[in-house]
Amino acid sequence: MTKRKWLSDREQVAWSQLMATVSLLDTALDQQLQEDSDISHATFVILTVLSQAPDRQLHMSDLAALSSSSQSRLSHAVARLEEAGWVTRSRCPVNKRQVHAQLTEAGFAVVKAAAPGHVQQVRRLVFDRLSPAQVDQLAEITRVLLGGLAEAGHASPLATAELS
Amino acid sequence: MTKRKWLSDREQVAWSQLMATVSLLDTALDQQLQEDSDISHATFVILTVLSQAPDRQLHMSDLAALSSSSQSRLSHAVARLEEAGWVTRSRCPVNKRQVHAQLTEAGFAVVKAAAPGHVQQVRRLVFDRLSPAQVDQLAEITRVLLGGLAEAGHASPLATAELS
DNA sequence: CAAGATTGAGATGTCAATCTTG
DNA sequence: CAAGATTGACATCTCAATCTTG
Repeated sequence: MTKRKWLSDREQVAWSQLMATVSLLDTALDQQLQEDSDISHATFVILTVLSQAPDRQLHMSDLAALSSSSQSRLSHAVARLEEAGWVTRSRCPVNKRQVHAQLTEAGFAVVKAAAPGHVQQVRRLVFDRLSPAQVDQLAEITRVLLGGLAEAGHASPLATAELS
Repeated sequence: MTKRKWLSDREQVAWSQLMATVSLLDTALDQQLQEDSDISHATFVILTVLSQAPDRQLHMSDLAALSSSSQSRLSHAVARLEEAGWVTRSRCPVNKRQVHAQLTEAGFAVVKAAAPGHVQQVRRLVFDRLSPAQVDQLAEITRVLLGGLAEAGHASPLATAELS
């Protein structure tokens, strides 16, 4: 036991529960996607973001930001996705420093097939359990936290809105 | 764009913000601990849980549950902590199938030194930004979700309370 | 055999160094 | 040199197989 109290009782409860929830939820989402579609949650996120972009393509750095990933991590991940034939990469003709990541038809088929099961899992584990008021509370809380994270130098496209 | 709507607008906002928040927050916590104390967040959690247990020791499976880790992951992690001299392992005399993980003095010193900076980071990024009402809302939301996760077979000691 | 825990191989993530283009 | 991205070395996690004890 620590002598001094760093967080109030309620804060401690909220914090430990949040950490546990996040950890278990992440595992649950990963398992469902792995079992039903044989892809990781990280892969699903990348493919989904790409599938929702205009022409299903994005610059690597935008894709990284939108999927909350570091550039390095994304680069490794996309290399694997390219290997699988789900994404192709090519230097941007306008600015040759940038690279376009383009979702292939095969890649799109994968997201399309995986999405329903994933959403069902999200519904079952999260939104079916929360009242409309709680959904709004959660949205507001995360909005505030994203703002704080952005201020602290941990950027988020969801906090600042636009992409280049 | 997906044709059919799987989540309502507000749900989608809450969901994408939650995913982004969790990801950025995790990175921020890891960085602070890594820079100031040269340990990962995962390591910090394990050492903290141990430091709060009676006699600063726990069976491996209890430690795994309390730190939201799989047994395998914990086993690898504790092996590294043992290497560092922060934890020792020994077969439980009562039931020789179980293993006691015991925090060493050196290990305790590490948590003690790392805790203030970590708590300050949690305060700065989370609780300083939320109203008391929001803290309660967050606690209630995560409590509900933990219950749902437990029902779905993703156990949590925080949902079911006691440890063996 | 079941429970508790560990192990090794392979997948994935991090960090620092590097490469290319503007 | 700065920006965008990649690479390689190394750390960590996952999954399945294994080991030990009851």
